[in-house]
Amino acid sequence: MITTAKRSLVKQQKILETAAKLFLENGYEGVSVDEVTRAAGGSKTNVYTYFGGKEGLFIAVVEYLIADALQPFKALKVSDHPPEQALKELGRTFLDVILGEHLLALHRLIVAESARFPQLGRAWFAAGPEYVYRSVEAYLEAQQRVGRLRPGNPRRAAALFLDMMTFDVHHRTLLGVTPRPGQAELERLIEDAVETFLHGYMP
Amino acid sequence: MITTAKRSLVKQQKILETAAKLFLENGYEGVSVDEVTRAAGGSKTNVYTYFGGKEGLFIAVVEYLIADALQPFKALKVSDHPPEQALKELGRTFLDVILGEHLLALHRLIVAESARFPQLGRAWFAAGPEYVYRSVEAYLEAQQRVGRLRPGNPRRAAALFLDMMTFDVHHRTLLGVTPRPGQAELERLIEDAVETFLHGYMP
DNA sequence: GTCTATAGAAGGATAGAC
DNA sequence: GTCTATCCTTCTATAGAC
Repeated sequence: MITTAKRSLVKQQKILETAAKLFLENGYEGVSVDEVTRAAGGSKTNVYTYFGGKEGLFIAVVEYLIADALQPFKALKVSDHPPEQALKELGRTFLDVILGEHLLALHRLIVAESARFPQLGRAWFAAGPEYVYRSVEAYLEAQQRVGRLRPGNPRRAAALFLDMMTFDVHHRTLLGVTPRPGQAELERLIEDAVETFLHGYMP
Repeated sequence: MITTAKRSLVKQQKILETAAKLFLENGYEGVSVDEVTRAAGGSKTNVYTYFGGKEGLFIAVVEYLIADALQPFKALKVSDHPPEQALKELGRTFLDVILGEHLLALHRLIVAESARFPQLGRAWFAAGPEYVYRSVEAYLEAQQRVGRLRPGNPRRAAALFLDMMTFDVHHRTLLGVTPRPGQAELERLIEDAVETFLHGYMP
C-alpha cells in the first residue's frame, strides 16, 4: 500500500530532479513551471504547495544540486604522503571533479543567479571551494609542523596552490573557449603547479 | 544640419548604452525590449531595424562592453623593472581592474550566457585573460633571456602567477561571498603571490 | 468525513515580433 | 501601437487515502 506521505515525498523528489535537469540546461528564466510539471507528471499545484512557487523551487533545486555535486569533495582525502605525491593526487581528483560537465553547468547557473539569490552564492562557496581550501590547509599545516614545508599562512598557501592549478583551465572550459583538456595536458599542468608551489614552500 | 544617417547613428548608440546598463543589472532574460526603448526613447521598431531583434541587440551590447571594459588592460604596461617590483605593480593594477563592479557584472553576464551565445565567451577570453596572459608572458620571457628568471614555459608561468593571485578573491567577490577586500588585504595577497612565484622561478 | 493529490482552466500581466 | 504567445499564480472540481 502506498501512503499519502510516501507518495508526497516521492513526488517532491521527482519534481526536484526534473527541475534540476531543466534549470541546468536552460537557466532560471528559461524554464517554466508548466514545463516542470509536464515533465515530472502531476499538477502545478504540487510546485506551489511543496515549494511555495518558482523561486522556492529554484532555491531548493540548487541547494539539492550543491549538496549532491560536492560529494566527491567530501570523499576527497588528502593522503599522508609527502607533499609532491599528495599534491599531485589531490590535483588529479580535484580537476577531474570541477571540469565535469555537470559541475560546470551548476557553476554557470550559480554565477548567473548569484545577484538575484545571494544565498546560493554563499552556500556554494562554503560547500565547495571553502571546503576544499580547508582540507588542503589542514594537510599543509601538518606538513609544516613536521618540517617538510616552510612555515607560513597555510590557508593562503592552500588557496595559491589550488588557484594556480585551476583558474585558467576552469575558466576556458566554463566559457567554452577550448574543449576540456585530455589527461596528458592536465598532468603537465598539475606537475607545473606542484613544482612551482613546492619551490616556494620547501624549507 | 542633422542628417538622417547621423541621427540614426546617435540613436543606435543611445540604445546600445541604455541596453548595456539594463543587461548588466538584470541579465539577458531580465530585460525586455519595451524597457530598453522606454529608457532610450524612440520606438521598439528601432531595435529590430538596427539590431535584428533582442538577441542581436544583446550580442552587440556585450561586444561593445568587452571592447570598452578592457581598455585598462591595453593600457597596462609591464615595466622593465626587476621581477619583484614589476610583478607587484602589475598585480595592483590587475586586481584593481578585475574587482571593479562594472567588470564583475560583465563577467557574470558572460558566464551566464556563454552557453546560449558561445561567441561571447570566446570574444571575452581573447580580449581579456588571453591578452593579459600574453603581456605577462612577454615580460617573463625577456627576464628569462637576461637570466633573471630560470628558463621554462613562460606562458604557463604567467598563467600560474596571475591565477594564484586572482582566483580566490575574484570568485568570492563575484558571488558576493565577501565584500571586495581593502587595499591592505590586497597588498598582502599580492606579496604572497609574488613571493611564492619568485621562489619557484628565480634562477 | 476530512485531508491531500491531480488535472486543468482562468486570471492578470508582460513578453517579443512586426 | 497591435498582436499573439506565454508566464506565474490561483482556483475549481474530482478521486483517492486516512
